Amino acid sequence: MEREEKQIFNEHLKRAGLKRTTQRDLILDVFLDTEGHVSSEDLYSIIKAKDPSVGFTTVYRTLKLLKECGLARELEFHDGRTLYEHDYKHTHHDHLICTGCGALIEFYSEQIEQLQDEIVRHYHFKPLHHSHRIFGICAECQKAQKAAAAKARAVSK
Amino acid sequence: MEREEKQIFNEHLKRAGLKRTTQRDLILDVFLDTEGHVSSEDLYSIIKAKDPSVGFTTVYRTLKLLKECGLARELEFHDGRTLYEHDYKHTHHDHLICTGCGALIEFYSEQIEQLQDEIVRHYHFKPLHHSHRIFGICAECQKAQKAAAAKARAVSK
DNA sequence: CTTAGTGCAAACCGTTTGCAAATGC
DNA sequence: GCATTTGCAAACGGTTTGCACTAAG
Repeated sequence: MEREEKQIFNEHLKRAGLKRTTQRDLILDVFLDTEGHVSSEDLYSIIKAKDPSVGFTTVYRTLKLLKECGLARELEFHDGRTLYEHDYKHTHHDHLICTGCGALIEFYSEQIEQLQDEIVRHYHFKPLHHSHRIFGICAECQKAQKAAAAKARAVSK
Repeated sequence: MEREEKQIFNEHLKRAGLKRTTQRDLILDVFLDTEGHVSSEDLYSIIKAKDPSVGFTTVYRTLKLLKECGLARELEFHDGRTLYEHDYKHTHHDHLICTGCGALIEFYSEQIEQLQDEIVRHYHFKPLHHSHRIFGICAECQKAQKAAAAKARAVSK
């Protein structure tokens, strides 16, 4: 039983007059096996382990195809990182990003989505996608910071 | 009568044990004269015209200082562009970004801000800043697209 | 057999860094 | 004088491109 995503990908290739190749199949398989957020390097190193002959270039080119057909979503960060996550049949969400440890917390607010709709309507703007990121310090890192501060005070006494 | 921003900048320098230089003064002046959104290249070329001896490096380094002391805000885009806008006494806002012409439309929603506050509270997340961008096609570009489509139909007849 | 895809190396682009000379304090 | 800043050139890092070769349809 084939995964639906593979059909979507193959149809996308056919529609665009592109060819199905072993590399593309492999890259899709590896991407489908991932969970959460992966970088192009992450993907590349998994792929490299399975078939060392595949080049970084092909990974990039295939990720572009995965984005085009709605299987992958690209997330960009202020520090230059780019991560990919599954987009097919995954409900839309946005992210809290910890500037301490890089943790990503997904959030979703129906109310915010509705307010966005009102805003774009007001400006006669046709939305294609959005990126809503809140940067800050996660609960874990706040604890760590407090512990470190307490230690520093103890030492200075 | 000095602009308040200059005092803020000079105090920031003093506090950090940094020096006031002719380059930094010039770069701040040029930035204060801008409106809306400028890129580092934009700034550099204006500065270059006033004093060709200033290097790009110094512009970058000074922009970093302007961010630190809350005079400038940095905006990043999916296409690699980075723009700067005034941050001091400018009410917070987010952006609609036209993928057609690159136009930026500022928006602000008190309700969205409040919902964000609720979300971060729920995750015990300490927010530092956020970036909320809606990408799409602005009203102008939609008109242009429709006109182009109509023309294409007329030709094909 | 024709067209698209591949891997490699080189190019790219905006940004950052190492350094010796210059400048502010 | 001492530390910081400067401009330059070189490095950087992630991504893209040109090209000769390979493989899919």
